[in-house]
Amino acid sequence: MDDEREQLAGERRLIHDRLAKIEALRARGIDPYPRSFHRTHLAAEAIALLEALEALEALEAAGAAGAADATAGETGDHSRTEPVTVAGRIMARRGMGKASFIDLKDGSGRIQLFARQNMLGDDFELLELLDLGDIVGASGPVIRTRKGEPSIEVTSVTVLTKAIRPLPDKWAGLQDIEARTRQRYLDLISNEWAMRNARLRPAIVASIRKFMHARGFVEVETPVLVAVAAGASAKPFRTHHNSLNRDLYLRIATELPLKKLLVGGMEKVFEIGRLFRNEGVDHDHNPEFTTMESYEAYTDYKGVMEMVEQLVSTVAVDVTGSMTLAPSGEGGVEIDLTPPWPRLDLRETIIKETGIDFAVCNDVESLSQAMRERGIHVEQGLSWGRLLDKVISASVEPKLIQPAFLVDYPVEMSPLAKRKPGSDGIVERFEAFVLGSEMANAFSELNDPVDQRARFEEQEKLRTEFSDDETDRLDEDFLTAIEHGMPPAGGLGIGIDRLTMLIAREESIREVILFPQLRT
RNA sequence: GGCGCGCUAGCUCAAUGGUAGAGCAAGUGACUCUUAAUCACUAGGUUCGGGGUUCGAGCCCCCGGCGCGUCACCA
Repeated sequence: MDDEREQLAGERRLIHDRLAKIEALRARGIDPYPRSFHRTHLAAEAIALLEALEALEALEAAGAAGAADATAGETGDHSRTEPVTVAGRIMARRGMGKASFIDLKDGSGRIQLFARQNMLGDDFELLELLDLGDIVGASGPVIRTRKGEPSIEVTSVTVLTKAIRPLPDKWAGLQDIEARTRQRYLDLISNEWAMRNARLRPAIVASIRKFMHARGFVEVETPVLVAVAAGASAKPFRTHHNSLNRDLYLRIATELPLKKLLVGGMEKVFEIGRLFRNEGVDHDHNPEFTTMESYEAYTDYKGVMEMVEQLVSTVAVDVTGSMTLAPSGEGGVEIDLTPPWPRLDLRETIIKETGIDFAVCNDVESLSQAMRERGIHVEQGLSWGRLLDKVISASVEPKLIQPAFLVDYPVEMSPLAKRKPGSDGIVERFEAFVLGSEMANAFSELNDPVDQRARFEEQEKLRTEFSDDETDRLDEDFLTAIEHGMPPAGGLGIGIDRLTMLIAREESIREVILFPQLRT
């Protein structure tokens, strides 16, 4: 085209060519970035319009022809809807000289544009200035081509946005995992499953809200910036407030403020929100992740257990239409979410899987010894509770493929849970597992302020003793609150990212978070 | 953070230590029912960056960058 172009190579030439087309459009008095556009139909609606017309005409033809030999397949070929206007991105183009086929993609799907010179007139030349990736509008009746493809017989084309960079490979899509996350928009454009996951997640969240609202829960919002990162054991992110001149933390749980609302008389509350934990990044963990926590007065962990199995199975039916999740990949298993899920006593299950009885190995010494004997890596300086946690995650959790509840945890691992009557050292707590992954954590909430203070102080002691900066921190405001009386209640935390992974049958959290943290 | 693997054209991928290739996308031309359209031709590369070994490095070695897997920690 010109000398300047000859000097350019690769991507820069591709961009140069498209910029030149923008100039050519402007020279014709066409704005390549117009303000707005009125579309009458989505791609899927345009196709549905044609199908409805075909069905109607087939009926009429059958009625009119009576006993005449109805060439049913042929009647549809002549159906032609009223003119429609669609808009979307050009995904593919097949030029045929004085005719051209363009695949247009919008939020509802794809539709083919059938452009012919005799229908488009002078506008046909405009097609020369269009590229894959451009966003255009097109008008015309919906017809079916000879090969049976629903298509818009284009009578006018409008440039809506000219793209100056090319799309990823139209067939292979975008494969590079780094590019797929850094440039998620390209992933969404070119990989269908990426868009499927991107839509699945909000559908799940909406379904959870519907479920909770139907049960009378009120959705609330509590602070992300907190003075004390309490309510769970995890390392927090620290930040600083300038004019207050003090350090603040990003919350690691929503538990304590929600329970303050319980004290205040909000008897059924939940929050769907982002939590932040300053820990590793892998296929299962993102430093910011989303949970739904709920608190319901006058129930206990058994009530919560029933709610969890109802919630998860209801959401699955809501968004997939089925209570069973088909196997993912080869050798995968089908997951059946149908309630009720088995309740497995934690102590018995650990004994069954490892032979370790935590009621016997009830100090750091004997538990470490038992772990070493069974080849479980023992890290020095861990508290008894954290050691047992390692036993569970190493030997028990991987076995829990189909949904199951592990029930009744040692008090040492659960500073916010209420003691189980008649069982020394055991609290009313459960965790839900599917595919070896923790989905939910719940308990009968501890509302004895004296016991709660003692538990916190025990945690603080552990923290000093084991210099464990992950154990729970004492939140004096929270203690004051429950000293005013918190009703008996069942509380729940459920991981939205994990739940989405489960329902999407994805093995990486990256696939269900639009912009995940990449590993440094 | 440790260990392992990867990074080649806009995208997807090739290339015994011996002239860096293909398909798609792009450009030119042909084509009025194609759909991974087809056909002909053309152009497109600091092989992630830096250093080293070698007559010769995309490939071997060292340092760095960015990812992924795995272990540890966690949900």
